[in-house]
Amino acid sequence: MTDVVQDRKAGRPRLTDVAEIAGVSMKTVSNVINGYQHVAPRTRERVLAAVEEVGYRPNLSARNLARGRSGVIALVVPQLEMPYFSALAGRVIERAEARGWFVLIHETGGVLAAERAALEGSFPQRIDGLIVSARRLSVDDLQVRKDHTPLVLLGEHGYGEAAHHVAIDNVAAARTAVDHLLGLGCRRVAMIGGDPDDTGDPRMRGYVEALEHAGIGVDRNLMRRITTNSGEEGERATRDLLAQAAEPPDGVFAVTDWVALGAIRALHLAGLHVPGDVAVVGFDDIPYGRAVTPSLTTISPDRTAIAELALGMLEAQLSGGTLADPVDQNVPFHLVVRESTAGIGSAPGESQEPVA
Amino acid sequence: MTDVVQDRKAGRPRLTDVAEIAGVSMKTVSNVINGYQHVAPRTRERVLAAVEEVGYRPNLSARNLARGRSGVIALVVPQLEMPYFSALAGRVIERAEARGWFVLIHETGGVLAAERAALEGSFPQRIDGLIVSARRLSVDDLQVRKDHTPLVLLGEHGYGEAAHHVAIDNVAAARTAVDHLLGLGCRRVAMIGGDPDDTGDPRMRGYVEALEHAGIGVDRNLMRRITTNSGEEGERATRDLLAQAAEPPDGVFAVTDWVALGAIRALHLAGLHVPGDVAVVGFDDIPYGRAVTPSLTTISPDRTAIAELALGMLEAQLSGGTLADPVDQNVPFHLVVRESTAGIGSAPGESQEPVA
DNA sequence: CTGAAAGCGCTTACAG
DNA sequence: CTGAAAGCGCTTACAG
Repeated sequence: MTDVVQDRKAGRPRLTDVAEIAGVSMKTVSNVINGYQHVAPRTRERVLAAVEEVGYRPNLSARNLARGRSGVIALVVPQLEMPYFSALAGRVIERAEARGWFVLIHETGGVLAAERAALEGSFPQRIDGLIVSARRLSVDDLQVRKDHTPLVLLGEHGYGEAAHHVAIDNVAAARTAVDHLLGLGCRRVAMIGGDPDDTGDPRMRGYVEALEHAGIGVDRNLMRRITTNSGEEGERATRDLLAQAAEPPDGVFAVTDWVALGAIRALHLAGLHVPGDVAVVGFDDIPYGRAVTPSLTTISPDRTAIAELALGMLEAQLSGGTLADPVDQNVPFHLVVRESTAGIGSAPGESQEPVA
Repeated sequence: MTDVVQDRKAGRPRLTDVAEIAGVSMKTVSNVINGYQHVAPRTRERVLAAVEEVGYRPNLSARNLARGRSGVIALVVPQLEMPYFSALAGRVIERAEARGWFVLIHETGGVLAAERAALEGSFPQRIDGLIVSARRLSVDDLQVRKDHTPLVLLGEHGYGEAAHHVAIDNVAAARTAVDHLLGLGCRRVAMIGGDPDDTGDPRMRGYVEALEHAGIGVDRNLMRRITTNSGEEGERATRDLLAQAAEPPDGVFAVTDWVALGAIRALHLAGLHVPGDVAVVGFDDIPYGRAVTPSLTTISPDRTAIAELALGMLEAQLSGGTLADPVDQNVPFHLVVRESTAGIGSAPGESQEPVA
């Protein structure tokens, strides 16, 4: 209460203050602030001048209470510390701010139970929308969902008709990566992290397509499954491959940059030179990739586009009200060529390292 | 009566619903939920049972509106994508959730103007508290601050009497890192990122103290300044040092892990082996350090402790109201020994890689 | 230890 | 195109 009183004294301007100065009712001020049509231009100007004069900023708690919303959307990711997700989170926060939304970041550790719980709105507070980057969630989980909070899924795997989804075209991206290796003259291209038996794995499909298009048969001995997208698993799988293959690969496509980092490690330990003996391409464009030796060639998804599109889809669900059929949207990506395929010191222009 | 309750079922349960079921007033429910004393145990039990029964969760917008708060605290960092900060953010979010607070993450890019703006509350909405990890902010900036939002600063540099501050003891941590190198037999220990002329630089002081304690004179030729804590700068500074020094160092202490990664790169390119020829220690314990070859020995700050302490200090400022003298709190840290000082394959136990 | 009621700062049918 | 008034779901002096 004391706070409130002091607040008044300090004169944090309210809607009524603006209305009084502009000589109009609260309703009109509200109309102007919320950008509704049908406000006389002159009135609008007077209101905006008053807003400016007192430095008015709406009290979001009051607005949300009146609107029956919380003003909070949740971004659910496996682990914020993973650079791919923190970079994504930065962009989501940025674009959400423009809409007056807070972003509640929630970590699942990539655990299925936690991902399911997020889907059912198990948050300490009410949320208006949900953006989920899931690792284990299946179409089934979405179909049995009871909660109706607007939802958009991110990530490699699509969910068909079960949910809205935003991602790069992973098949095309993987194919671009492998085409790059083939263009360098590689003929024995390994894939670390691809499951040859999972035809639903888009990166695996892109790998296969690229090879077939180049008239190179797929050699299962050059493919290795992994259990998690970690550096350790990448290293283990690559070591395994080197131990079993009759001849080492001359190119490696890794499903993520982390895995690529592990693969490079295994190659080094086996006495192979990157990219001299083996060229390596990763996926995600995490900042580590620029800091290591050799720096990492990778697929860079347009994270800003992912964030903007996901938020737009949430907004549409919130306002439209129509339960339009789930949409699967693609965003751009590009190949970033660095030393792991082009050679040490070959990419002097690549210097967008974080400022820290 | 029952009809009324069922009618309400359409919406989310409110405080009144709980009150009705428990047969008490809203006030009493509020008291129980907010953990106030002086509620008869039996009444409390009835209320809690009702809360449980309907799955009541308070509407934070309404609560904050009534309390005259926003329920939002801002966490200001240079860049979320930097793993040190995203890891920190994860812990802050976690601890804030326990207090019913949202965390608004704000990036400054390490730019002074942006850091100053954050200090003055230039947020799209009102915030209850501010945790700032600043790169450029000085004591002067704090002294001219007009805004009175509770504030806690993080980061390497303390601000004396000018502000509350939470950090590890950077002098002790740096000394621990250098002691480790000395214990390994290093005698020519370089420091990358230390400014020999800035006596206020705690990591530099720790470096000097360690050398002096070991009876080794400080050799200015082994110290190199950098302009940003980036891999590139670390590489450039190290290359510079190698070019100018009569004899290469046998140990390197880098001010951050990023810088250490760059230093290792320069050492490799100069044909030096890490740790065979030169042992390297970094600072921060970013996850990259576990994924690269050689994995990085580093100083690991207790980020959970930083988060909890900072939030506790904010809470104290919010409730206490007393403008107690600014406190400078230390949290624990520890040295993590990995391959960059111990040798390849030497640290099999170090495998806490992120689950991604 | 508990209740009745005012008030937090907005939005939004409903009139005009 | 604009106004007066109810209501969103809480907290909190103020009484009892």
